[in-house]
Amino acid sequence: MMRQGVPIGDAAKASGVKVPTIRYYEQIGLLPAPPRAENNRRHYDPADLQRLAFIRHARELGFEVGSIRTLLTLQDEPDQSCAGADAIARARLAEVEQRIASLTALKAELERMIAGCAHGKVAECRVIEIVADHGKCEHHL
Amino acid sequence: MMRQGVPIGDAAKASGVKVPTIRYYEQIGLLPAPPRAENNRRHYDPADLQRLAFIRHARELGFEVGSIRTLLTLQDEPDQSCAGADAIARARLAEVEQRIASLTALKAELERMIAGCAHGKVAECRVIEIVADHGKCEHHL
DNA sequence: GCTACATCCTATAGCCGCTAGAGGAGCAAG
DNA sequence: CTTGCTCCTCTAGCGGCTATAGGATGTAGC
Repeated sequence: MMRQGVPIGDAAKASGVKVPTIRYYEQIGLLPAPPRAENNRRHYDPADLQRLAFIRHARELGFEVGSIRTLLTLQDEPDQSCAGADAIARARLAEVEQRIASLTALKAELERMIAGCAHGKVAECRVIEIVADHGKCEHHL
Repeated sequence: MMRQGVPIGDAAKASGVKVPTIRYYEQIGLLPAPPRAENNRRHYDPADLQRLAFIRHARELGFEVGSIRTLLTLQDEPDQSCAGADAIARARLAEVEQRIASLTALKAELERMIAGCAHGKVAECRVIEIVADHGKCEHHL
């Protein structure tokens, strides 16, 4: 029995990547162009679906497309050192830590703004006041 | 002595908002178009600079342009209730908390990936492996 | 005055990672 | 045989800028 793979809609359902996004990934060369049936429709085989799942998960982890491209290339050459992958993951971790730190400072600032708001008029509103005057910020972002 | 206000470059320096960004804010109607000198150059007075500082700080706090528009409108009407501003700040706080939570899960996942990497070949690389298989994630993002 | 350079102006296009819409072909079920 | 779903391509839009081109004006030193 020869299988021709699944159409794009099923690939979307299986991978959790939306149909237009799959086509977009093909367009930017992240996903190889699959074979087409006679009616010009794309058909994806299990390997394509795996690759799609890989991309999806990598996006969820916040890797940008350039990094995913590298990771996919690495995956295709299992004998290479994984130092490249390691470096990409570490760089991403550093970004995430940085982002958490600044969001945490931001959270404190927003809480302070909200707590100070007496729910009166704009003129004495702590929220507006703090936004207006950076100097009133405790955590200099 | 009549002052005509400062040129855009000085406004940029004073506010920390870059020159093209100031023009962009004017274009999208976030900042009113300032008067022009005879040579067609923009001149900003202290009130404009304040508004610019307000916008900048609001952007730092992560408010989107639509919210800033509302905040600025509120600021212009000091007798109104500040409930609107309060709601915007609370919504932003909720977003930030959500974001911190998901980034924290992400951080744990990345750390686990990196810790598991034996720095060998791609074939047995934990980083690649986990990206490839969402099921190997502990924290389902 | 002249030259060099900085600053300003407008208008347009590009960035990222999609998402939405138009307009049309094909297929499966009732 | 119509209805409705999926598929196709192509183009444009989102947010929030940033970059580039091409030109006018202003300032400083000689």
